[in-house]
Amino acid sequence: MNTNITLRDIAKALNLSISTVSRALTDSYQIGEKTKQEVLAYAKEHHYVPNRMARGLKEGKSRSIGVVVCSIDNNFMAQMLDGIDQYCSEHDYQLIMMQSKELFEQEKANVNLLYAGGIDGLLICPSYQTTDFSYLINLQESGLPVVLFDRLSNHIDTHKVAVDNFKGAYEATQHLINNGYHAIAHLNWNTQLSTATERFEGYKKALKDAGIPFNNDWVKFCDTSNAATLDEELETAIGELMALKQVPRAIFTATDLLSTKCLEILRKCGHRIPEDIALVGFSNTDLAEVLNPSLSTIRQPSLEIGRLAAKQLLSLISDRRATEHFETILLPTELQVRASSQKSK
Amino acid sequence: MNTNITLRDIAKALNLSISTVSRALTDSYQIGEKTKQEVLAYAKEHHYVPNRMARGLKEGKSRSIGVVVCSIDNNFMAQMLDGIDQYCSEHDYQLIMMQSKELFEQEKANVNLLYAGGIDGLLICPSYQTTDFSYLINLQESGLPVVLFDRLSNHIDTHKVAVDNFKGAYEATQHLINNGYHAIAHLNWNTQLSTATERFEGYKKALKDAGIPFNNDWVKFCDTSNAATLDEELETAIGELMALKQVPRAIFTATDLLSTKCLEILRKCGHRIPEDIALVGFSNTDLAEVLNPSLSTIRQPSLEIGRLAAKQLLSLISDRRATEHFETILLPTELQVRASSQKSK
DNA sequence: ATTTATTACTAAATCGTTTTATTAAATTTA
DNA sequence: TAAATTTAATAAAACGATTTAGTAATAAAT
Repeated sequence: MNTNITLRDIAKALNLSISTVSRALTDSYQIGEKTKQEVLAYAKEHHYVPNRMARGLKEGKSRSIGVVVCSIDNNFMAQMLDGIDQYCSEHDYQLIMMQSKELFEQEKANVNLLYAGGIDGLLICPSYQTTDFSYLINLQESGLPVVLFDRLSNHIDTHKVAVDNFKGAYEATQHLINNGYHAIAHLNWNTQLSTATERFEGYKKALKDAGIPFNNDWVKFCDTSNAATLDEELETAIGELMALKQVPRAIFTATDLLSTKCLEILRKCGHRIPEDIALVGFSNTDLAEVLNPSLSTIRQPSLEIGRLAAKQLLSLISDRRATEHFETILLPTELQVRASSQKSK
Repeated sequence: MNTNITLRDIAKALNLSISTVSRALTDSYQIGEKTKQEVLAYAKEHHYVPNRMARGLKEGKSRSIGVVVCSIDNNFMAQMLDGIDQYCSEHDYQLIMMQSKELFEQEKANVNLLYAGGIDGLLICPSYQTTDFSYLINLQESGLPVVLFDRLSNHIDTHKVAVDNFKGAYEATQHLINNGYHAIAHLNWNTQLSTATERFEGYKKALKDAGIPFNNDWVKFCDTSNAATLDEELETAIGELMALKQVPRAIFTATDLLSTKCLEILRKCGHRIPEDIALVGFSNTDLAEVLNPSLSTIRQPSLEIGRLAAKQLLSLISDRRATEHFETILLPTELQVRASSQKSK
């Protein structure tokens, strides 16, 4: 029911052919100055806007990009989306958003729908289930530019943008060690994605460098993708940790959700933070300062991740030859020390 | 560069005509069972997906809807978007998202871009600046279905979905009164949108019904759209409130941001909550429980708002005659009592 | 045996662009 | 003046789907 006028309408009104009008509007050298002015004037007066679908069909381009995120209902993800949207708006690209809800099948379905819909490129933050990237590689080989952000994988070769998870985790752990905590537990999620594995590695390296032996009992992997069971799972994990003969005195949590949930559960179970147990975690919540106790966090430059990911994608789209050397950009994190990790007096 | 197979490819492979293939795929009665099975099998095997642009061009529909939000980087908005996305995914509509960043001009530009892009309908949560809806009314008259969500206005006649702000505010205020607070201040934002005005009215009505005289000194309106100046503005407002000869003993905050910011600032200024001053506010943060102190909130069914708004829009799209009587749906809010509003012992 | 219905399929138009190939007229060159 | 070039336009094909209007071939009805 789009009542916009078409090239045909302009052509008829000015007694020209459709192709002349089309060319006049794109300022082609094949059209005389006088005709151009006439067409332009008429088009402006009648608010001519090219039909995106017709143009897209003809050119095989849509000037829109697909974004698949695990879940938009997540502070950190929303911040990255904000960055993506900023960059795309500035460059006149439209954003089509879909959620995988951490389900691999859903993610695949979304990507296929987007591809069929004619997106010019894809930004994706893979679901925690995703280990098989062959479906993405196929599309990539069919010519679809793909950029991974936040959660990376070695199974696909393309531009990637995230933070330096290893270093962030290293610094978080080191911060605890420097504050006198040596018995440091680690809560992570059970996925193969870089986000998780590298944070685990950073934790281990920091312990090693400080001469603290690694204790596997102190590490728990949870399924953060299922909100319904997470509370229970986390409660069990924390219960087990606190029941160990060698009870940990600090926890480093590897994700946003784990960090705040952990705080909640520790409090609910009557553990005092940081007196009984200290806490530092990856989190981008704006409320870290006003939590009880205020939460020490590793903060990620979320907006910048989004902007950069979008930038990398648009550069891939406009210059196909750029696919010769892909780069992985890792932005630095920032340790924000608050009450939850201060050495108890 | 979309290398998907087309109807033509299937037709050629099976020695059929394009129209037969098209009809077979839509399960038309005009096609024999055997042929249908063949086509279906081939299509599935070769991952046929209809070209969205071609279909859109033919049907004059894009099966995509535009969503303009003030800012995606906002818990409550992200939750509503989640609901919108859910419903649209279920009904095979794509979501094109844009942010107004609370700027009227940006909002107008976004809407025009979306319209030109061929969306089938528009979901919009107007910027706080928006008082002039004539540009939307124009598009509506050109045939674009429009649904307002969260922030409503009487200046445009269409489907609208939000919560019962009046009632929510009434209950929040009443809750404070029932808990023994009579000197209740009110923090709101300076906009003409229903969200703000109705919450103000609900606050006033609750006071009136309890026989408490309305005191204009206790009401402050802030510009929440500018994150840079908000902290300072809020600090000034709270400072003024606490310096009154008749100092309020409770505050009812009207928005998510005001609620958490207010908590932050009250704590920073050394006011004990709820001993010195109680607090209850509209907020949908998942962290209300774990704030210091835990925050009493009026919670909105954000997901449901999104789902319903999307549903109303799709019904408008599929049934144009439905534009004869528009409805406004107001969902109930839920008061969640936590520590910040408990009567001090 | 002829007409009528039904079944299973196809050709071609259409949506609104872009673009290749063509053409007619005007201008320049030889 | 005839040939070659430039200029300014146009016709028509293409993109990939849906759909209208048919067409054969078979089955049913008269």
